[in-house]
Amino acid sequence: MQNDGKYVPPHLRNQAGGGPSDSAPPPHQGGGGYNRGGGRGGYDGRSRGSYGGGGRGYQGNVSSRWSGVQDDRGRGSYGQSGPQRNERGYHGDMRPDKRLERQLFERDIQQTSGINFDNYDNIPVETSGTDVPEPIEVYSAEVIGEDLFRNVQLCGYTKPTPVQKWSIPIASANRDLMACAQTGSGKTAGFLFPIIITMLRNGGSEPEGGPRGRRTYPECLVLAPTRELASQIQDEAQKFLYCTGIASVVVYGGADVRDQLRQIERGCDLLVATPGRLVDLIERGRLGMENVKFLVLDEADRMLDMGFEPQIRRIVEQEGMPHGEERQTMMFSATFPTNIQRLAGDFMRDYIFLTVGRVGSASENVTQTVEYVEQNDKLDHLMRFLLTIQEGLILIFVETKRNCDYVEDILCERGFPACSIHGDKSQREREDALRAFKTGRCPVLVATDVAARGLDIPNVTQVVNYDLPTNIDDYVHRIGRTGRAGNTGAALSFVNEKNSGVARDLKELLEENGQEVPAWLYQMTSYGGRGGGGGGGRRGGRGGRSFGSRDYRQQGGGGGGGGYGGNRGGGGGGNGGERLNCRVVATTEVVEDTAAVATVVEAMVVDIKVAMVEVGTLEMVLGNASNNECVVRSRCHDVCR
DNA sequence: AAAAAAC
Repeated sequence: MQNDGKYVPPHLRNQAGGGPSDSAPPPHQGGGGYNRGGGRGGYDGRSRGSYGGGGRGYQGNVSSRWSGVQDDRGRGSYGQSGPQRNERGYHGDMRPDKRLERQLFERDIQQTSGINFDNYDNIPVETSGTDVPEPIEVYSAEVIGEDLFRNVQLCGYTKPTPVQKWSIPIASANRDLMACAQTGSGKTAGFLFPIIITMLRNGGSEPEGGPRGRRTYPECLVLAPTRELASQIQDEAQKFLYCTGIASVVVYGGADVRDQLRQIERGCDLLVATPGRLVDLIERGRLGMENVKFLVLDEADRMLDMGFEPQIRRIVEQEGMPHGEERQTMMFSATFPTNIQRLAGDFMRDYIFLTVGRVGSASENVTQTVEYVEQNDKLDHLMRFLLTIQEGLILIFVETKRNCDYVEDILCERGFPACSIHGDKSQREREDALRAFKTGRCPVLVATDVAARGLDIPNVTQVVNYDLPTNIDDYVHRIGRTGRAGNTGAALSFVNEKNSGVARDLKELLEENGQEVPAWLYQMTSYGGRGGGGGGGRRGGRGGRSFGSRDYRQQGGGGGGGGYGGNRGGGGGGNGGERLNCRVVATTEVVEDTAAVATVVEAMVVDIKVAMVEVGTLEMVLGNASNNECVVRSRCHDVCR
């Protein structure tokens, strides 16, 4: 028997499109025919006339049969170890499977029919960067390839969304991309399509130097900050990859690792993952990053924040992942704070920045209201409000896991059909809750920020910020769970003195979105907020934008003498100054994360030796820069204990 | 100060 001696459990033999030929395909036939999926001939789909014809098996000499069609596919030497590759050099199935097809696509047809595609044409789009390719206008086999086009049709997509119009030609031109786009804008397809197109064009290959151990080497890695989001991306990927021969696998924590290992071992060309489990599997020697040619960070601003950044850095910089021209990197998020953009630059090469408005921007589609509610009145207020909502799904955000359980309990007790989701629940409970919510069996979901980002749940008509987030970007993500795809949505936020920290940003956002701002909110913001005496430097660089963020590289290359205070973006001026390898010893600035420290330090290295930083009036002294080491000293340590 | 992410 073949299969490199690996044991294949009975229930996996002859599976999904494997057909009889799958259980034991000879690893090499003729001069290298890779026909694990064995069934169909035809590399490029041109021969697809009779689909589903029961697998016309060109078992014989595949390579000579099609040698005229495709000749550079067989590069590298496959099959020394690891699972079989198919004729495209990948590990997925290429044979149609009607049952799988129904399973993948049928639900979609109902969903997409609600989208108001006419709105798409009014979406504002901005790009910056060098040599930005022209957008595409339509989907056709010529533009996106026959296989992908077929799947796009099965999905019911009639034309590209704005982000797709731009991201497809940009990424197809092998350019790195940083994109601001909301959930519901079609961003998953926006990054997966060009990757799939390129992968099919080039064919699969072994990592440089050949495989080692039992490792599997995905060519594409998509990282996401929550398990549910990873799972959602995988669901999309499987639709787009149907019959392409590219195999995708998702791995995340809280789920059976043996199951995931089994799937990886069967072959994994495109991997969707959360960082923790990925690192785990790398440590176990079961996944290798050496062959990653496409890297995607979804919800990139979260992936690069303080909690995640070290893991991301490790995965991207310390596990042998190719860099520079060898790898293409894309980052997507609805919000892109300046400091995160700077950090992101470490992983990108001459990237293009793309900003796309929402399908019916937040201002048009989501009505945002704020109410002043004292802490103790929140529950009563919530329940009274819920009684006024007659239909649609209601998503309630709270600050803590504990409160999440509590609010759920009380609501259930009072007869509201509520369930809840947060990170202390088992994965099973999380999935069950989400499913109950999605299906409407349980139309009220109480959630922590685990549900704030990226989740695409149709029919959420109402978001309630029971507790306001501390960060305005999180607010933007949260309200993005509603008002999706042409439907209208509403967001209600409970605000009180506890929220004075975000009050100002909230007020500005409401103004930008043309929403009503109550008088008490103006009042809350008119005294410079709480905290550090006389403080109140506004952080971040979302200057008067009506949607998304702006490419920080455009914020003026540090014009004469500036360089401190207000305009952090100006300091480095992007590619301007020399970058030093800095180590921060201590800082007194009121920073929220390491990214902010790095930002400050970078600005200082480029510009000046002594800087006054925008938040507060703390002194920072730069020393020993010549030694490639930057030491930031300070006197008071009120924040960085 | 909290949340998320591995066992």
